[in-house]
Amino acid sequence: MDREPHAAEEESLLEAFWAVARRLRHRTRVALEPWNVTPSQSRAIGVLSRHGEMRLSALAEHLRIAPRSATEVVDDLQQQGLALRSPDPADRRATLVALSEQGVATASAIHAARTAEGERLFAVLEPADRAELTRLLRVLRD
Amino acid sequence: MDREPHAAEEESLLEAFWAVARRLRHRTRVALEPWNVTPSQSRAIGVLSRHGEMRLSALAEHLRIAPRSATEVVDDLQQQGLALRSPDPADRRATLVALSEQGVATASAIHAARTAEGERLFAVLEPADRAELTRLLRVLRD
DNA sequence: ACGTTTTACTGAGGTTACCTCAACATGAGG
DNA sequence: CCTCATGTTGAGGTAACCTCAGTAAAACGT
Repeated sequence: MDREPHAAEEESLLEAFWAVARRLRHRTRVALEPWNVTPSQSRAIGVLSRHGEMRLSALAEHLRIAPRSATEVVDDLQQQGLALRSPDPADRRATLVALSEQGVATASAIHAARTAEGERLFAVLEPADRAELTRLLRVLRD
Repeated sequence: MDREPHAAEEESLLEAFWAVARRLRHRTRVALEPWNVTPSQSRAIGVLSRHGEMRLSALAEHLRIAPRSATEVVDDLQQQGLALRSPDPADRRATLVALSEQGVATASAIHAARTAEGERLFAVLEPADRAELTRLLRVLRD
């Protein structure tokens, strides 16, 4: 027997991982409520904040959604005054999307809230444990 | 300065954590494609598999969805032959839901696939590192 | 024992965030 | 310049949720 020696351990590792993910996701969602942006809007704001003005189709690629769906997300952001469309001077078929001033403010507020939630969750670990966790996760990520 | 000494570290911890979560979610989704059950069906199958036959309303609670939505999920599972409805002998208003034989088989196949994906991902770590990661995650979960 | 209230499920219809497909304008290559 | 490719959007569809109202059955109060 014991051909699969780590099964039980792996299962609880997996379980523990998802439990932490759920917890973090839940807290972050709650923390973001005051800005009432939907998750998909928040993702778009994040991309625009990190990469700056870009074509609608580029935004779609970053978000891994169809261009048509990016149109919708941008419609919503624009209606809420968080993003602006402008014609691409280099290609009159294309539309550039950028965060408005308010959009930039919202982006950093969201980013701060998200970071603070991470901070709060990970604060229960000693600094050395946090460093160790970071190391392990980076190995898994790459 | 340095009133917020861990900001950069925390951010990359958070980043690394979500990067790993994305990776795991993606792999799991791919691994589950052969069974073509949707994520919401798979969640329901998981609950029914772990807890056995239960009322529709109990299933809804476990899934944290409205009872009406559980009706739909069960409709789909039933149509695919994975679940069965039966009247609750103890209360003729209620309906009991249970996995069919095929549902049980699917449940364990899904569980195995999910576990195998975790296994594959976490296999890059030494046993000692896996144990350490488990410990850290359990602290964060509780 | 019986009317009232509560509970369990489901039909009808709405919302959100995606999708595909076709139209339209513009750009690029032979 | 004529054809083909590209960027966005209108029209319309789907999955997974929702609320609200209806029906049947149970539980309660007197």
